Amino acid sequence: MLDPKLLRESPELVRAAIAKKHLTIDLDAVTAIDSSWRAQLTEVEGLRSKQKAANNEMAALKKGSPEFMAKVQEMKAVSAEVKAKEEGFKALEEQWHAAMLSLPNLPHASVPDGRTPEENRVHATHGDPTATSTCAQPHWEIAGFERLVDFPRGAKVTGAGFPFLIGDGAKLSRSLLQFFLDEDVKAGYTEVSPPIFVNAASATATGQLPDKEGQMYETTPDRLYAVPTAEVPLTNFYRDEILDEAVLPVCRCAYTPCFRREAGSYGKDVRGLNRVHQFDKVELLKWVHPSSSYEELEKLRADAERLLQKLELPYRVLLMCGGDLGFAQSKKYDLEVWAAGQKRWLEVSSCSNFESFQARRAQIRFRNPESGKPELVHTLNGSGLAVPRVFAALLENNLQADGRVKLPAALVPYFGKEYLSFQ
RNA sequence: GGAGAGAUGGCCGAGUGGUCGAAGGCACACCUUUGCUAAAGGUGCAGACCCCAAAAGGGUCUCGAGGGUUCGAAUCCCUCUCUCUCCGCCA
Repeated sequence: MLDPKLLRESPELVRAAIAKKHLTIDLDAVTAIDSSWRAQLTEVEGLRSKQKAANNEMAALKKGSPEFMAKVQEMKAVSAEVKAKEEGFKALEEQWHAAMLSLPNLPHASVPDGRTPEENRVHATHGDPTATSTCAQPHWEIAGFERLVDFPRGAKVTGAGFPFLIGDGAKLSRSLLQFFLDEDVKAGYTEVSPPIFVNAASATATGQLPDKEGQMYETTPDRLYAVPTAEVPLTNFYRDEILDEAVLPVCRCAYTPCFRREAGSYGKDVRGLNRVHQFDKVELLKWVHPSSSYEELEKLRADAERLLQKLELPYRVLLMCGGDLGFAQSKKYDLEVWAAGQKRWLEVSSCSNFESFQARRAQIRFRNPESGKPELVHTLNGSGLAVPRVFAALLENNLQADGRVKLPAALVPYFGKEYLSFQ
């Protein structure tokens, strides 16, 4: 959510943001709702003020006296008027709120123009995609793959996109998680194990509700949502709280399984492990002072990149253009790992600065020691990292002629052996 | 799952229909005074929103959440959420 004052004082900034993100929003309509909301608010508050003044007078009068009874009669009319006005005002206020939520966050000046994913800027490329294994093939075609990752039985037991991981498959997944968490903790993040179901208030604060309701699994009868990412419970940890300035930045990491319905996905995107309904991910999250959020974004990105470097996987860093940035983000980098078998890049992390956009919605603030006033923190997050696509890239890039997969040295202590076998 | 008790400001806690955004205490900040590592006194100290060009100032809302009764609700009624105690069940 944007600061409503920004809309009033600098509507041209909001207009420019909408244009840069290539969204279609009737800003004039939003402005109109805002002014009538304010006009009605003033009116309703005036009436209430009248009521209050009368109350104080009546408190001094003798109960049941003629003056008192006259006042009661007089105020009955005012009371009815307030009730009538408030009804309309409440409806308008809901509209106002919805209109405010429809405005996107402002993109940072460094965000390149562009409409489509093709116009994202390649910020950096690490490693040589062409140097990877000559016998690379898409992971789902590797002989014996189904012995490690069983889709058909997952479909029988749960549904499409809920594979079983077995043997070395399960172990590789677990090794990656352990490796990620250890590295993240070394980088200064405090590990958290959060609830993996959240209530509607939390899902609303981080923006999954109301727009992306169809992307989450919802439980009956308690109306809890399976988390689509640890970002949701992690960010909501401090919802409605005022932090000490001295504790900033707060850096945390968390492993959770992530659940996504992925309604509307199709084709090559969903082959094998590229897109599944349940996957494991370690998320990095920071609550920072507004003055340092872009510095912190670079650090966050470097922290996520280091994981890929230690795994010796070729990857590239994309700086997302305005049109592909996302509604709530001010600036976003995607990390994409090279999958030699599919000969394509797979997104394994998305590192974003939300500035105060999420914090306003979630009311996460810190107290400015100079003014004594609460101010909104900036929030950032990024994956560090998502397991299945890293899993896929390791299989595809490191497949040997003998049909085994050689694991990177950094992972060997976690996996316990140098080679993964499909037997 | 059953029975009962409760939810008030950073914390503790008073307040059962009116002048209560809320006594008192603690904590915190500043000031004064006295002075052997502290005491006493004073002042301030919740958040959000609106009006105002801004400052000053003014107004409204918030006593777990939502709704209701009433001229008027922290206080009465209803629903929900959470916490605690006891019983039951169970990793």
